[in-house]
Amino acid sequence: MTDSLVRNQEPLDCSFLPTDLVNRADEKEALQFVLPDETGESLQNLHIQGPRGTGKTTLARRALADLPDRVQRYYVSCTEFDTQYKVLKVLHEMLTGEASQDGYHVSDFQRAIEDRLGAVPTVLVLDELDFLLANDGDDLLYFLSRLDDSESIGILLISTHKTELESALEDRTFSSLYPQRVSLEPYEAEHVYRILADRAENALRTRSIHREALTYMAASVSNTAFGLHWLRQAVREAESVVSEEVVKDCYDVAYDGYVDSLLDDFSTHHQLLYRVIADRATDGSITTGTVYEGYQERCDTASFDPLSNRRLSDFITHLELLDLIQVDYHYGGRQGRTREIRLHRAV
DNA sequence: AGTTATTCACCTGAACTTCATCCACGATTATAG
DNA sequence: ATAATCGTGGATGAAGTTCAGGTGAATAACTTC
Repeated sequence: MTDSLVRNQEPLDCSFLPTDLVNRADEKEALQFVLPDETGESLQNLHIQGPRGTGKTTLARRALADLPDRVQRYYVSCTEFDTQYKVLKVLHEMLTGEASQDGYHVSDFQRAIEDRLGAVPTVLVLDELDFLLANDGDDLLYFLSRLDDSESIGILLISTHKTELESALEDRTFSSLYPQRVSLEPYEAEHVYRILADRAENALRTRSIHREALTYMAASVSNTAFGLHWLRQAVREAESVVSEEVVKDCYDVAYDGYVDSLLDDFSTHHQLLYRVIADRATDGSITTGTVYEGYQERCDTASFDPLSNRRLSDFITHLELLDLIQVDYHYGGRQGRTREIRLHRAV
């Protein structure tokens, strides 16, 4: 069993927060410049942007953890809270410490939050911002940017998508938010190696992982979120030692696990949809129409009621935002216009 | 009489469907020279 | 040869429906005196 390998499970989990971040010193400094120190008052807004697995979330969480005590801090992931209403609601819950219920107006929450913010400097992180913007536009950001005491609230936006925030937001929102921008580049193999090695060292007993295993993973991965899934899976499957062999063997299982973890916040229909695409677009691309047919068949065999293609069309966009698929618009003249969907392994 | 419970009409946002319009361009057809 | 138009297969946006969950006022159903 793997119990003999693992000394401490925590460093292997995604939720683990390392004290030092590999190769992110500059970015960390940039954050500290913007966020309040012991004396600093005026808070600025910041936009962290970069591909999956480049440490955006970890960077933000580290920065939050390092804030002085008197600063309130809140972290919200917009995959789960993907509308203004949901974010305001959960924020209200965090502010008051009590569960708030549905049925209120957005404006009720807005007012309640407005009343409570301002006294104390506050930093709010909105992770996976793309989902909020795709779903609900920039109403929330507009509200946040216009808060009376925007001096004492700092907003940290995190997004994966390459599109400029400036073009995704309305002018009035962007100009009053005016976030500093920090871009994270994908990790090089040596950095991935150090990250994985650090975690392994903290988690495993000595000599329970081969250097070649780490080298192999570091060479084939730049997305550290997936890298950690992979490492964890390898540890789980290893008999006595994590060898290169074990690592290679569990790649597929680990990738499935990674996908599952991404789709966790989404509906079963998202998951069905992904499976259809994964099965049918193994080589080359597949169009929306075929995907929908496949989806209907699957629903049939699983005796689910299929959702409308309008709805699925939005779900395809979600999968794209998760970087699980790659989508190109295809204009085929008389063949009409569709999206060409292909599987995308962002590893 | 005073208190509490239930009912009602009406509100909210989320998730979904239905309907209507838009899209861009290769294929087709109409037109001019 | 060139210009105008057609039509595909879905993208996209708006409006409508249903649902869970809220409100507050009116009414019903208890207690207690």
